[in-house]
Amino acid sequence: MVRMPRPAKPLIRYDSVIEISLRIIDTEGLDAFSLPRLARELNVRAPSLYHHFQDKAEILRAVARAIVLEAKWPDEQSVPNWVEWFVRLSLDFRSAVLRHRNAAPVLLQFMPRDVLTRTYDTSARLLAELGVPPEQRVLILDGMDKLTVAAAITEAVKGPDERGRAFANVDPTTEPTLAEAAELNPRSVEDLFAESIRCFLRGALPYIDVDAPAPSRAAIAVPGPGTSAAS
Amino acid sequence: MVRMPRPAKPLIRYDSVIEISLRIIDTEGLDAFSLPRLARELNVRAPSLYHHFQDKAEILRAVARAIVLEAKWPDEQSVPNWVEWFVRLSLDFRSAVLRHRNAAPVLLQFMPRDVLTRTYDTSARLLAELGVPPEQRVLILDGMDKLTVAAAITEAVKGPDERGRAFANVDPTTEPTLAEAAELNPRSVEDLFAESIRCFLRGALPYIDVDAPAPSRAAIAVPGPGTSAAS
DNA sequence: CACGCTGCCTATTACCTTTAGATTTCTCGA
DNA sequence: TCGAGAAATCTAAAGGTAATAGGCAGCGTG
Repeated sequence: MVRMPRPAKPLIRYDSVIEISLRIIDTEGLDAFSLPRLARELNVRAPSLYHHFQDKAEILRAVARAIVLEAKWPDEQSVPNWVEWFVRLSLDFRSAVLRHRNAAPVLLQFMPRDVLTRTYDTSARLLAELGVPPEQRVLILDGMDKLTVAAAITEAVKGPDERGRAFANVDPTTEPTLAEAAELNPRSVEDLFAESIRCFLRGALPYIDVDAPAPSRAAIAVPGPGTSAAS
Repeated sequence: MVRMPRPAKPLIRYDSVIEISLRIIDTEGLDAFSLPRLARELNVRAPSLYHHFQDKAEILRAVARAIVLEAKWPDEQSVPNWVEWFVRLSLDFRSAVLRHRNAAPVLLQFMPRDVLTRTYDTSARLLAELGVPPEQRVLILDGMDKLTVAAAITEAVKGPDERGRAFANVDPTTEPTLAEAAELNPRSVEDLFAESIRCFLRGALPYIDVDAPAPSRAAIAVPGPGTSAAS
């Protein structure tokens, strides 16, 4: 059974390519991901991929997008206030990134800003609802972005030895004070992440009531393309 | 004049290799950096490099270290209080990273944690001096680490179009609220960075006097290897 | 029914990293 | 002073990668 130059049904589907690419990166590492390796999985030769993608970068761009799109949108009912809503948003994003540690360099290079931008637009409306002055809003959004995106990516590249606690494998003989602090730290890395976001928001918005609920999505939703925006 | 297999004076010096590698990465980009390209600069063939380095990764590791070591140690006299000392520390690190934007992926993969660790040990002593409870110290150090290291690296990979202001190239038609916020933001990206650190520290340590001076280095210095530590 | 488009193929180019083994010069101890 | 071994380079080559060029079979539409 020889494979023909032109098969009855196409062998390469866009979505399968991305899905399989991500699986290879997850299970075998980023270095193992090559076009021949990917083509093998599709029962196809490497050059055939160029009929569907301009180059390897285009595939990786789509992979990065798929990872970010995995992040769920937190439900406003499930959190007690707006601070915890932001915390949950960041934790969900972080989870999506950490589910695909090997892809961290790909995310660094091809982070789909437009996907994030939609989330930040909603966040900007939330801040407006809360009464944050306009000239302060970017400070919050940009700070959250730094803490979340950047920290998730750098956390993802950590080796297996330093994943458990913060500042593991610090030498107590050369850095005694730091080692002692690490010893006395009660929080897991995930708790540290969540708490640092709370700290940032507290410090940036001391005049906003911490117990205010997160405005419902309906309240901050912008009219969709189907609805008449000019009323 | 043919070059001999074993020259009178070695042609490859460790420090020059790192220096030239960094220059190639800076001026021609990370993709242009290859062993043949590097060897050409040294008037040498690529395999000769394997006599001095185990593999390409070892060179890149050294390059990452060189970049981080460029970060200066801020002078305690030059800042009014401990908060600004931390801010200055972060800004200096950020500057060193941004001086070598093209090397950002290298830094992500080969960040020399041991170099940072020494700084964090000193920071841990500073926190102790300030009266920060032991179980809170890692929260501060880890949060600063996230904000600084992670944000510097992700800032470095930004394209030339999005460097000037935060949330540049946001489409005002699809994300009007975010675009408006970006429009009304008075701060430069560097100011945003500094301010986000201040916010984090304020939020994390509300009970510490913001105007307390940064303890002098002498006060928080640990006895060096030359001094008798057991007194 | 034929012609053009689609989707795969093979072949090839031009790189890359890394290893093997040869070759020459330097150093150091007898 | 000499000779042995180590040091620092070389050439050659293996094996892998991204990407391009051009061929060829099936499908559908005029």
